[in-house]
Amino acid sequence: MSELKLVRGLGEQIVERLRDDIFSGRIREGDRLRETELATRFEVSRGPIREAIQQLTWEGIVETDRNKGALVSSPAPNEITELLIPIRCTLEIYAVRLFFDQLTAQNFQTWDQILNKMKVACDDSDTMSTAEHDLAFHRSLVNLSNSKDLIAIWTSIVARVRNHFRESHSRYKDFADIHKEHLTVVEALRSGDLNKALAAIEKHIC
Amino acid sequence: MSELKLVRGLGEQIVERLRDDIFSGRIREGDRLRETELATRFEVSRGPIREAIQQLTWEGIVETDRNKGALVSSPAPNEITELLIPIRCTLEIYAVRLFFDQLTAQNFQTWDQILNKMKVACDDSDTMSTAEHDLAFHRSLVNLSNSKDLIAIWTSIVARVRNHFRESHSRYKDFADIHKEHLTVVEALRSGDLNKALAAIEKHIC
DNA sequence: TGACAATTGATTGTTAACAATCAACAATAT
DNA sequence: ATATTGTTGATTGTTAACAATCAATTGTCA
Repeated sequence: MSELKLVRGLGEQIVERLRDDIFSGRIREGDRLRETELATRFEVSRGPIREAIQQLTWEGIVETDRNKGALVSSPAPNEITELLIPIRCTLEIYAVRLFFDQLTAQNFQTWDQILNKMKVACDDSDTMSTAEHDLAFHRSLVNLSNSKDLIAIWTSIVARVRNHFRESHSRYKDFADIHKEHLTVVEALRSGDLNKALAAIEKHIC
Repeated sequence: MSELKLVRGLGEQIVERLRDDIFSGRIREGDRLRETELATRFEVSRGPIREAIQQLTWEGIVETDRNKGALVSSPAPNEITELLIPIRCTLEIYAVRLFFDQLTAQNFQTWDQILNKMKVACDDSDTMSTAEHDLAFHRSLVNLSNSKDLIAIWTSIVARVRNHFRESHSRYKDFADIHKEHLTVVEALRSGDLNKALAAIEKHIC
């Protein structure tokens, strides 16, 4: 999608793998992250592991107590979630405005791929996988803005409202509707109707 | 004021010192941060230095290119600043609401201290010092919320709109007005009038 | 038995050495 | 002269060993 960095540091790679594990639920809330354990699992030294844990801590996914290690944090309390959801919405809409008139066929292809995978997940009622692709879609929106500032702030917010993803999913009586709603957004973008797309996103998030 | 952690990691201490250096202007935009150089300056190994640089990078104060090192980043472009300022305002107001009915005399004492130092800085037309105390005041507001989520997000936003501090300062024809405006906020808090305080903050930030 | 102190094992914090990468400069060929 | 290719020095990336800290368990004494 965005920039394809040819070589990425070990730390970054580990961040992504751990983040996916946590968001999807493979690593659960309250699970401990032991440096040596992860080091052997990823076959690196503890250096990059510490790097990854620090980043995840900052993002709000992980909580770290000095000399006691890290564990997967519970998402922010509901009051704060209610504060953050509209902000997340504002950021995504801002991102879409930024890239809207520079869309390429490549972008739509990527979205189609994500939505296809999401459809499979919805049909299987696979909550973990659905959440993963839902997140991937929205992340791709923000990434396209190419604004590192926007991306950083969005990332730290989304990590803290991640339960809102699952809760909002569970509100659908038909899982397929999740896929449909995202499809609406993409179709609006494809049609070139910015306002329609923004409205769809806003309705979808808030 | 906030929590007094008895022992703090080397990395954290270095973060604070570097952050102050950057916000106040002692280390300037574009200046490079070399690991070995900082390691000798702070008399620690490169480990904690890397830790600090990573944190500052995430906060948006510093930019890091892989294999090329870190330099003090220019603040976010104005468009994004305009997006972030209202969000910052929302967060601070939310923070004040959280702690408003648990205020102690100790809190007011701390604020008085900050404002006194700010007054001196204003009288001296010391932009660096004024910005430092301005920031310290607002950080203390957010810290009092005791919400690590709120604090983290606020921190990453403020770092990116830090030029807005100085620009807004330069808008005052009389430097003393900066101090007065903060005084208004504190007096409103002291009087127990929440809405008056919130209004003062909103006017002050936006 | 119950409270308290010492010990031990596990885990994180820190350091220093080694490897990989990059940027600037020099050497060479066209 | 210019472009290209080595070469070198500086800087970051990674690793493994060592130090400090914490938690749980064991042992001791009242």
